[in-house]
Amino acid sequence: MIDYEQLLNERQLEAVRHEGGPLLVIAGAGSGKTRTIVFRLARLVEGGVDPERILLLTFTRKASAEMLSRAETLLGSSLRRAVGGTFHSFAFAQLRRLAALGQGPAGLTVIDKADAEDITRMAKEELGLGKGDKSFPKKSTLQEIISKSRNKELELPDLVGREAVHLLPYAEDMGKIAERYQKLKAGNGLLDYDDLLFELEKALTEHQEFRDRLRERFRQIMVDEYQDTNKVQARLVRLLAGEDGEVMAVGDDAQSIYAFRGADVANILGFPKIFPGAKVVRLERNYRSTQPILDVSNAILAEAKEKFDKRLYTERTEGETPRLIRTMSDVSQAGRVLERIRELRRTYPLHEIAVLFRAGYQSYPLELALTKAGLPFRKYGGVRFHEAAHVKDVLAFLRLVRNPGDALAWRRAAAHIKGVGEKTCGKIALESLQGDEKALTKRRRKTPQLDELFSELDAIRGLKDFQAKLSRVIGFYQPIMVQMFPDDYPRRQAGLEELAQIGAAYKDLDDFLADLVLDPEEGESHPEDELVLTTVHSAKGLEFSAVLLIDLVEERFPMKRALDRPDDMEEERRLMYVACTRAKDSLTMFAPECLWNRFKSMSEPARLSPFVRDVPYASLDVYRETIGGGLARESGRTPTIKPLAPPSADPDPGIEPGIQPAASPAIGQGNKDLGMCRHRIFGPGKIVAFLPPNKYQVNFPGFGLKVIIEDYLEML
DNA sequence: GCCTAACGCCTTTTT
DNA sequence: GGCGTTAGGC
Repeated sequence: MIDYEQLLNERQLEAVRHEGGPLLVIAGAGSGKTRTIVFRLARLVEGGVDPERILLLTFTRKASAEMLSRAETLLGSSLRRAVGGTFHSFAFAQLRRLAALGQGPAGLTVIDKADAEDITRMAKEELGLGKGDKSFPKKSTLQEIISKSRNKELELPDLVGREAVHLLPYAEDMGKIAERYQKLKAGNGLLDYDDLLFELEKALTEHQEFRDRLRERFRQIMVDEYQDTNKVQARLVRLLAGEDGEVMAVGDDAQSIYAFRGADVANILGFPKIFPGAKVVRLERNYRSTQPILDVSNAILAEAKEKFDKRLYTERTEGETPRLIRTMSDVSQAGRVLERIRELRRTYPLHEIAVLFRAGYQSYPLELALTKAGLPFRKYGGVRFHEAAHVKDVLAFLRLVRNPGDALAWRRAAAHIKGVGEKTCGKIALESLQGDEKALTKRRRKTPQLDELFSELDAIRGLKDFQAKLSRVIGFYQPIMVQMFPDDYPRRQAGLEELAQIGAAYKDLDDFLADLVLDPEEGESHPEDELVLTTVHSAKGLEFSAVLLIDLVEERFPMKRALDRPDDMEEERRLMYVACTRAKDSLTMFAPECLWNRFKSMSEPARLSPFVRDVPYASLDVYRETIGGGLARESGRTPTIKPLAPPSADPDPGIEPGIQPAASPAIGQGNKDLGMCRHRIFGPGKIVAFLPPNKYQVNFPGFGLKVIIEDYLEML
């Protein structure tokens, strides 16, 4: 028997033991959310629930696999028959079962973003829209808007009016393209990510026996990261639960960071309304971070427009003061980050150290520096494994093995053949589909390389098991890869080996293809001790002893596009909150003074991120990079700051007023009116930062950054 | 008609 | 470094 009382706090216990009705757990960052789910899983099984009746929906398949395996360890028995995964993978699996019964949507090939974009472009071209119009939205924008309008369930012109006013003149054309896109997909048996959810909803609504069977099977439904579900996902939960199913939703409204994808915080806030009688449990005690780190996190969240009814507290009152390091530029930042990592490495293993950033490309300079320094790292987010060109190529061959009518796959598989382009591929696909052997033979005779490809595909089809197919495809592709990527095929080679590794776990081609598109598994778990580089989004739900945040300047974090959109700014703020709360012991923030502008080939001054400006000056140790490359300490945390008192007997800690050093100015205060100035010797310059009490940092064209005492500057 | 190479443009987050 | 457009070749 598991000693729940010993291992859980009172609130967690309440959630774990709850029975007989809907349950909503509002779990602040680091409050033991995963632990609560894991123990509840164990508790259910211990209490006699058949694992087969449990459905665990999470944000990534990795998360559900980890929770199930932790619960297994706890229980000492298998949970294999429990179903865990993402909404999308669950939907796909159920739709396949339905298809096996001859019902549901026709096709069952799941397409990824790149495929969806290609089909969108075809729709646009077929309709002859936007020809020669340079400002016509491109396929990525079109696809983004089409998907957003479905996710947010807004009519397309409505969505464009709200989120992309500048495209309003194109709204009508985009609507036509969206319609055509849907038809093209349906006609080719393809499902995009959004279709998976809507098709499952349709199936549940239209096929009563199907719905009843699923309801009967999944009596216990648990949904993690509920704040990031969209409207249709919430309806799916309701449809699956039925009247008397037991539903547990877990999430944190303050960590909602997927609104851009249609996530609707209203789902979590409105849960008690949709599931009347729901019990609500709040977890607010943080077990992860030290108080100084929580002070910074709380300060960032405190400025949110939408007020969050929470303030994390911890008993880890002692700890290193978070640092803010102002580097001269984003280029020099990489070096300072590397230094800091070397320092931290003396205390923590590499895999407990993570560098977080807003967007994938921001880590490129650091990746270079790390490679040069020979420091092993693993990157999450940004370009995904299955999106790498060589992986997509291999997958294209496999898709053709299964379905020779897949025009998109033909395009990739024949990319190395000169004289065979998009139109030809479309024809080949059509002829294959219609079984027009005559036309195909003619083509094969005309282009020997095409003939070779056809023979190869036939040979692969003849192989019995999936493993043999996969290794043969990789073998065939090998020389093509060398030919197509002469400069970096060795790196891609490693990717193919990884793909083979991943494939080793599969018996079925369809499963393999769908899984790679739905939630690509990383290769084998890191045998080496590796540093972690990750986007903040991909770091969701994770924790590290030491966290380094880079590029904390306006236009990078928050992103430029969010600056003049209040709602987007709010999401960026929550994202920043998520980033800070990943840290257990050590938090280092980096903010370059200048950013390299690739187009202008020059450095331009950057403003400190407004979120960092909201942090009381005294909550951070501030360092500044000096010309020589060293660091000069600029300010320190005043020792008078008392840690937030942990609530004593109060059963619901709710909002603790905390002790804010109210009088201390925020970092960079006064920056709000940055402007131009003139110096007697350096001439006119742009003020980059105000350095209390009486200095300014100024960027003088031709002279670079200087720190000048106020008295010597003439304000313009 | 179809394909390729060359040129100018702007970079978000993810199932 | 990728996308879309355009010019020019087969």
